[in-house]
Amino acid sequence: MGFQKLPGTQDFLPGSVERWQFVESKARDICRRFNFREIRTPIFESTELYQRSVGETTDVVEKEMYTFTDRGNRSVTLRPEGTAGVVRSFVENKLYGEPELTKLYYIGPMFRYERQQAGRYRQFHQFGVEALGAVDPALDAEVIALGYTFYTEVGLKGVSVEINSVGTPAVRAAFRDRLLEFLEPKRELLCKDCQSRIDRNPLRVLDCKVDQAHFEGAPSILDSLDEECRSHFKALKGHLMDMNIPFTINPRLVRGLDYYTHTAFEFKAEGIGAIDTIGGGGRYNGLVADIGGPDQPGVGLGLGLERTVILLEKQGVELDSLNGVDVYLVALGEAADREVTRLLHSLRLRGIAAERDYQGRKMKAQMKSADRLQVRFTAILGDDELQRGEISLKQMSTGEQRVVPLHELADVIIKASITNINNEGV
RNA sequence: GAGAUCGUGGUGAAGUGGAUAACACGUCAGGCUGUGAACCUGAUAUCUGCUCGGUUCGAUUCCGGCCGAUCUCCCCA
Repeated sequence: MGFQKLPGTQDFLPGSVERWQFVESKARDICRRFNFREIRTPIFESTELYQRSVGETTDVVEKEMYTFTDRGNRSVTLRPEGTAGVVRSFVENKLYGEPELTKLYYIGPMFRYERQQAGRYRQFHQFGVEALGAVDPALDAEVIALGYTFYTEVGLKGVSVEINSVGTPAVRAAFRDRLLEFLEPKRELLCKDCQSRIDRNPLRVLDCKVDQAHFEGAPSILDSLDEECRSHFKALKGHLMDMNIPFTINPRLVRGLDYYTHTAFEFKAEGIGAIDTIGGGGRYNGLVADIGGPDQPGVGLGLGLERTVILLEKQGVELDSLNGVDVYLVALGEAADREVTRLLHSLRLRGIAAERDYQGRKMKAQMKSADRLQVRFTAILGDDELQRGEISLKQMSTGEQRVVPLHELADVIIKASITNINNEGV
């Protein structure tokens, strides 16, 4: 029977991994242009870090973390999200002391123990950015713009941006009271989930999909904002409009992590079963201080790469053709075989992708392999060519064949590739 | 944590309470003794998720359990 991968994990095999490489390289390129620099933090951190930052009572911490005790008797947790580790590193390495704003990005696996569903895995991957050290709403807007640009340039259609302000902790507490006043009398009328949500997370009740009718006239957090929150949110909207980033305001938008203040946003798209959120983020002005750093503000986002890739495939977004193998070397006979070993390596050193047969197969089988690999050229070396110091070079697309001196093989192939590229460009 | 559906070869899959488990693709070999994509011929399953239990003379096929997949609720990426 052998072994099988654990539930919620995936193998990314050649043939589909190229899509991931494309998405990741796009992410890196966009970060370069937005001047975010990569940070790589550990896959696991102390359990307490996540409890403190994500929030003790969040679902993530309460029931989704991969937590275990290591041999040194420490409680460690596989990271369920990226912000906590980055902020920890920001504090530990005193990056706040640097002259410039800290703008970081990461790409990597995250872990959450949940039942599998369309677009949800236990090991999943996120691309995220964190901008630390400024409260300017222009920075919130930049982070949203970065995410939107990522989806656009990767080729995704139908991505919408929803924004909200969740205020400061004080604003939120006051709103929570107002909301409870509104909800309590209706408690019995609400669906089962909402009845339990009233106690766990009342802000979430308004997001109920079962019956929205009860919520008419419900207080909006946007009406509860204080002056500072209000002007921050207003400025954010202005900056987004200045950049032509389309967005809608969703006053019921609530994120699942406790650390957000002011700005909260989500990227949504249809097509992954019941799930529509493909990325999200927000501002977290108290988080750095909460985990023992200076009182530095921050804003960031996390985008789900599985969900991005699934949608790209669903939408039939084509990948640029990959450059595979340039030339396949066919050897006939023992002497030729040794020469092919030498040739193969010299071609590779010259930057040419080259392959050969390793199973002593006949010429016909070798040609089939070459065809399968979709090589541009096949170079055939037999005893007679070898004696003359030449090799037969066949262009697979046309079937044309010519004889070239062994020592010129690399140059001929390189030259052909260049003219080929030029021709395609026309 | 709760629920629904499903589980046959490298892949897509058909089918039956019992005799060689269809078909297609793929792969390999040959037709073409030094030349690929077409065509023809042939070959190609530790036997149907489980060193699980039950019904049966007999189970891949029926029932239960376990495991896994897909999907839904909750929550999220």
